[in-house]
Amino acid sequence: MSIEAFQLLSRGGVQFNKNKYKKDVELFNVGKSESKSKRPAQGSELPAALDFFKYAQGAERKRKIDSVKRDEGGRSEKKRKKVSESEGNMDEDEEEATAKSDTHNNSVIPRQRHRVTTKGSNVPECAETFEALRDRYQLSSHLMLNLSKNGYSYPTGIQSYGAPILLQGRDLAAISPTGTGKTISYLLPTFVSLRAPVASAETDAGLGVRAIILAPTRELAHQIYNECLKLAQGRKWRVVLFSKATANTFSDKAVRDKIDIIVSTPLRLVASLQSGSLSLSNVRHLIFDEADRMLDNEFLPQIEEIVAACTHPDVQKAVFSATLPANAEKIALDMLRDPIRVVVGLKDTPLPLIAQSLTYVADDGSKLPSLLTYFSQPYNPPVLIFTSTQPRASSLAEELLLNGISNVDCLHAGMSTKERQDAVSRMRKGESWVMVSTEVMARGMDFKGVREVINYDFPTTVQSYIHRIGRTGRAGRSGKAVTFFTDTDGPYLKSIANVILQSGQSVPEWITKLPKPSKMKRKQMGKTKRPEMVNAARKIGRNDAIKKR
DNA sequence: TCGCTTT
Repeated sequence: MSIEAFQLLSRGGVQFNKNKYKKDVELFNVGKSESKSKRPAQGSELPAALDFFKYAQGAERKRKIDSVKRDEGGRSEKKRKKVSESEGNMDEDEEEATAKSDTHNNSVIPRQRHRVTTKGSNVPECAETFEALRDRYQLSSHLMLNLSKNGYSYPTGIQSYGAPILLQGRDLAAISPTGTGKTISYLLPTFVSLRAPVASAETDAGLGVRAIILAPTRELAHQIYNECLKLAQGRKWRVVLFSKATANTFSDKAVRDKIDIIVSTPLRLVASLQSGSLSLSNVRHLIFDEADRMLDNEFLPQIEEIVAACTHPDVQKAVFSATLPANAEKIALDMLRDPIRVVVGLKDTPLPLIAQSLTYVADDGSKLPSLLTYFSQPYNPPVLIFTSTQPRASSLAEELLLNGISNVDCLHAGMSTKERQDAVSRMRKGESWVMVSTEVMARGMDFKGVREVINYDFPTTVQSYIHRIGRTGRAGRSGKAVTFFTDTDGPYLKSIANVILQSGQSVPEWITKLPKPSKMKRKQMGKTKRPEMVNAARKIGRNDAIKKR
């Protein structure tokens, strides 16, 4: 490897135009150049210093740490306000927690500090270390080993606060930013609470599945399932990723009764409930990941049906998300019993680690040229691109290919299960340089390498924005998010700009001077710029206020 | 609003 190659890589960029930068691309293919279609070497195949998927940009780092500090200052200011406004009969507790940085990269990336706020009665003390958790709640040596084996050496903020709450059998509403370890924060307590696999005959847990974990997309359910397998290693836990195929095996009662944990999407589970092949009467732990999505209008009827089917008197419920708008939070808290609410960081705010920017592209037709310009400059693969519809995702992926960009993948829910699985698998292996996808990839997906997110089409809610850009900057790494906006995106622009400002970054001044969106902003951000609609929204807002009085 | 997800 030449000095030039090192410099290219350490700058964090690989040129995209394969012909123009043929030599650079070939440098990545050392030892694999026999195959034309081979993608660049990556991960363990590269010496650490040349691994551009892991390389932290030195120059940018300092600036980001500074912005984290600034942000912390801003947070405590706001926090004081919040606390003084809180209700009297609730215990308020406010402490600093240290979030785990990526174990992969401990030497490079500083640990991120997040403020943690808890609200509720008798909040259990947080656990600073997994050892403290073990001593207090009798974690098996097995589980401890699986944690360390998989690189979990220190609990993140949500893990050290959330796990004790769940282990005390309490209901929980947890809000923690993207990429801060929410999955482990509920899976670990679940495994501890279940004590032993039902198949091991060490428990008298009764028959039938005891824990259900629900997620909005198949890909996310699959990812959660993979995390389950990491913690289950070496014991006879039966964890099932629910699908049509696994559901069919449930007609056999003997099989059905030996299941410990089911990970599923809601509709799949409801289908099995309705066919009578599954009983949830022994479920003790019910967990909703991406809770605000799960409690929206489309999923809520299914969720209600599942909750109603969990008839055991001691069922513990917990909801998790990076965003929880007021209406979703109300539904969640109504569903929970004497809940504790934990907020890590500032609610509905992206991580300061993600460098966000807005790019003006006059109209839809200007987007592709802008994107191609973007790719003609150094950038950090892999890149995740979001579009608003399935056909737009497919055609953009095609356009990029036609323009000589290689290793482009596409993923949307209109594709077959196998196509979807293949696309995720290529992404996991680092074989995709560019993935074009729809909202289906926006939530929960943890592709550790993603360095840049591009919102090719403007997100229509702040929640969507926060989740989309949260595909980068995970586990303490830095990331970059670029959002294209056109003239027609005006109504949404200010809300997104506010999110960017809230996370301690700047936006062009003229955007901050745009007129305020309607008063319904909290519920449905953006709205429309047609004045009659704004007026209508105002009217509704006023009527609601009158009703309350 | 519409499009996104879920069989």
